[in-house]
Amino acid sequence: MESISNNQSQKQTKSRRFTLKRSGKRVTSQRALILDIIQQGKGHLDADEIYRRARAIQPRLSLSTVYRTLKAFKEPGLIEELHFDETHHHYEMKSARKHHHLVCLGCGKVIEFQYSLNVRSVPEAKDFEIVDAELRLAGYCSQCRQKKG
Amino acid sequence: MESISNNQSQKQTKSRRFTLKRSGKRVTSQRALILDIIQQGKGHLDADEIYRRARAIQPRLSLSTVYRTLKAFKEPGLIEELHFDETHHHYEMKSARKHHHLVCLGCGKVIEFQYSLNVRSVPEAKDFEIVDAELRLAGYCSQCRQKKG
DNA sequence: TTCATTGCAAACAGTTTGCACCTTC
DNA sequence: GAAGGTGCAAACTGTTTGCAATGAA
Repeated sequence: MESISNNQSQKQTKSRRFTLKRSGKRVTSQRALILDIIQQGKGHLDADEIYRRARAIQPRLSLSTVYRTLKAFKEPGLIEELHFDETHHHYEMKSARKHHHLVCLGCGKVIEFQYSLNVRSVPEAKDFEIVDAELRLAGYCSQCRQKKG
Repeated sequence: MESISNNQSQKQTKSRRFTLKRSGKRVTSQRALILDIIQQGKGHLDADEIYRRARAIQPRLSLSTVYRTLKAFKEPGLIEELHFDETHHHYEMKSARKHHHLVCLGCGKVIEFQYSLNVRSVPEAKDFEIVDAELRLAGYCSQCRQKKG
């Protein structure tokens, strides 16, 4: 569990409040905290991990609040839900620079990378308003390949 | 529910048996049926839909068998599990997989398309043995955009 | 005959919901 | 003060598992 330094916390408070208000949501300590955690997590946190980290700071915060908050953040597109593996969803700030994901099927590690996609070159997407494009590469990292022999 | 014609069924029986045996699994009527259904579904079926279609033919077939079979098929890479939305996973034959997916966030419809990716141009993937590359575009189709106003 | 596979019911994990209390605006 | 947000417990959904019966090899 990484702690949130006071400096950083203060610096972020303003923009956090702004971000929350902007989406027409009330600013509560729970929401601000969860938003911070997601921000720090850089897309590699699932609901339960967010819950665990949040509880370390606000022990009475409930798991339902985490889920309700995630839902509330998803609607206005504040955060984004990623689907790596079968069971867990990961969350990341929408504003973060767009990156794609490279997943190791052996150890589950996730590496981010950039890749420029030309969505307009897809004729099937012509009638669509595209709001998201994710490229997901899956394979085995060198360590896992060695283990497999 | 689309019915499986006898012709088609007979034509497929051989390769189905071969495919199953090849992966070291016993050939049961349930497995053959589920494999057929997945084949026909072209990647747009979730476990429950596979179950519903299978039951229409073999009413005693259980949902656990569907899940166990899907797992058994995933291991040797016979089929592939796709993660479109939060709750449902879709399954498709591995060999049929030369396309990517465009998902409508409004109505959930899935459209396939081709896109040539240059995986070698991703430096982060250099040490990886890449076994899968999926591009997933998400947005709103024209009908759903109209509904939203 | 042997052992993998099945159906069933019960367990499980992740997520959602009803309700009374509390907090933001 | 009203509307919206929270915590708690209980419900729900998708998936997995233990066990006795079944059926492919």
